[in-house]
Amino acid sequence: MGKQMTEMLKGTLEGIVLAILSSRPAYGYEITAWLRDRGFSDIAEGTVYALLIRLEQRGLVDVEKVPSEKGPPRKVYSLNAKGRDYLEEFWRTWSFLAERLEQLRERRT
Amino acid sequence: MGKQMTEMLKGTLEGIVLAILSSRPAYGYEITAWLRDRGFSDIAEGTVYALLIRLEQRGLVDVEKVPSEKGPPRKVYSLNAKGRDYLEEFWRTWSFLAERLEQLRERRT
DNA sequence: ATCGCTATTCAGTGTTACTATGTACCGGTA
DNA sequence: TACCGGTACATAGTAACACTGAATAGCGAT
Repeated sequence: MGKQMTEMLKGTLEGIVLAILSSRPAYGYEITAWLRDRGFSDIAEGTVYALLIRLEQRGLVDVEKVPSEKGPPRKVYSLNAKGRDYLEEFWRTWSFLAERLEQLRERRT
Repeated sequence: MGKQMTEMLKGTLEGIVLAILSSRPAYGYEITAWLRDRGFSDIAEGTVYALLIRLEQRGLVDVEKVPSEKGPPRKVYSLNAKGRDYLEEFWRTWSFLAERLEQLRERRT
């Protein structure tokens, strides 16, 4: 992962994970694999887990421990009402930023 | 400024400033004012100055000290060849991220 | 019994933007 | 003269976040 991407993910990775959880519950390992499939080649495992713990502590997600057929039990996270509100706010913030950047790229102002 | 925006700016503010400098040389105070005009309501002065110093140290911009009619001399920054390369890389990184996020927003995958 | 895959955790590090404050130059005004 | 507001830059300390690297643990297959 390039250093630019690493810095750019700060603040957005959180939104990405919330967006994933908004469609279905998921656990850390699964989310990491999903991200890697989509081209986020080197997202560190530890990163996603740490993020999930932060989300839990802030009360944006609910957690359930589910036994796995292969390996230790999974911690399955799901978005709750507060998390959904926060995700909407995230999209607003993202839209604002994305609009300004598109303007900058096109107009060369 | 919301906390979300603060975190999201990490990594992108640098690109924004480089993009501004790609169209014309500018100095810190001017850039801060420009950003505030565009809705980045509370960008702290210190933030932009610190960023410009980092850009200079990394050799992405050239600097020229220009006397001002009103106040202390301005440090006018302009993008050099290395900075232009870096800006292009920034746009590639940004595009990648923006595409994934748009997919997430629309498809609700 | 060892390897590989699944699955989570955590201490330590580097980078970034913010806060708060300080310095300094200038013109206008009381 | 003294002071204030606008211009212009700098910096020490803080918070937040993603990464690195390592550890722990369960399971199936060789």
